[in-house]
Amino acid sequence: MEARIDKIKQQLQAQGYKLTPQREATVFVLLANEDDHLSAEDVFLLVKEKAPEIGLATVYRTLELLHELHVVEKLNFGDGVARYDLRADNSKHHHHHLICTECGSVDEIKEDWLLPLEERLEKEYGFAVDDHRLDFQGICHRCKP
Amino acid sequence: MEARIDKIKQQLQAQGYKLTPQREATVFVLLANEDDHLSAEDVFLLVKEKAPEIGLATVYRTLELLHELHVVEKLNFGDGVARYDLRADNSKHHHHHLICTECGSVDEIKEDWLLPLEERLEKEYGFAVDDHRLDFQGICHRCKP
DNA sequence: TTAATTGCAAATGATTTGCATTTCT
DNA sequence: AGAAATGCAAATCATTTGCAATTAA
Repeated sequence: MEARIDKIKQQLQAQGYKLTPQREATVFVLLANEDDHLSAEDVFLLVKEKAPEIGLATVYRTLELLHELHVVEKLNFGDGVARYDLRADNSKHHHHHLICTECGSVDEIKEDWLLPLEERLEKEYGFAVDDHRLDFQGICHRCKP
Repeated sequence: MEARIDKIKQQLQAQGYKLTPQREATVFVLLANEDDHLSAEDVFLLVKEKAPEIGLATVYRTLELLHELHVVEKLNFGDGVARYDLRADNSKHHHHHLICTECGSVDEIKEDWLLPLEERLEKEYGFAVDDHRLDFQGICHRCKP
């Protein structure tokens, strides 16, 4: 965990960005809630607990910055807010998501199931894939009868 | 084309919704631009050409209604506006999208490549899939060197 | 020192809603 | 007739931006 934080800090500094307490607190919150898909507002409230003086605009700016640095994914599940998800350390691709229409939970599949499809895409459509997004809607194992 | 319109009309009426000229014009525009991914504003402007008295709120309400009836997909490509895409006649699933990061084009793959994955999901994760969404980002054949 | 960053408040832009009026069925 | 649908304007809500004050490097 320390290592992850340090790495992200380094990425910020390597690009010439300052490491402010607000940014540090935001990264910390993201790391501590890695399995959730927090909205900017969610992050704001969590950061506020430790650093009450932070402003919502700063959170938006920080999340946008981390998104540009490819540290977080920015996702939209259609509920009107953007959600932010820490990118896995190793993989360059998005997670796949299992969205339960019963309880609203969002689980993740960390494996990459799409490599064969991407090769086919390249051959049949001449499309060079950089990234992808795969979400499933349905009923999760917890809600099933 | 006539058949598609009639079918959609029937779906509306079957659920007890009225078939107003505004709804008809909106469906017509969607059908005539099936390969695009129009925003509500786009649809509004196109409908306005034939039916100038229509209001933007009505377009939003109609698109929402068609979405509930599963006649159109509502998509969000992360540019801040919802986009609407007529659902294929036969398939119950979303199209797959090829989003070019160079020219911004959005192409569609009409085949469903995910059935094998969905079976695996059911077995390994206990997740019962109703629908899915698969988008690829990359460079399209037109922009490739 | 000094360019980057922050917090706040105001601005923006997409979408939604209240309501009086009109229109399908 | 009567419920459903419309157009307009006002309201809402997420996100962005201008700016003067602060702060990390």
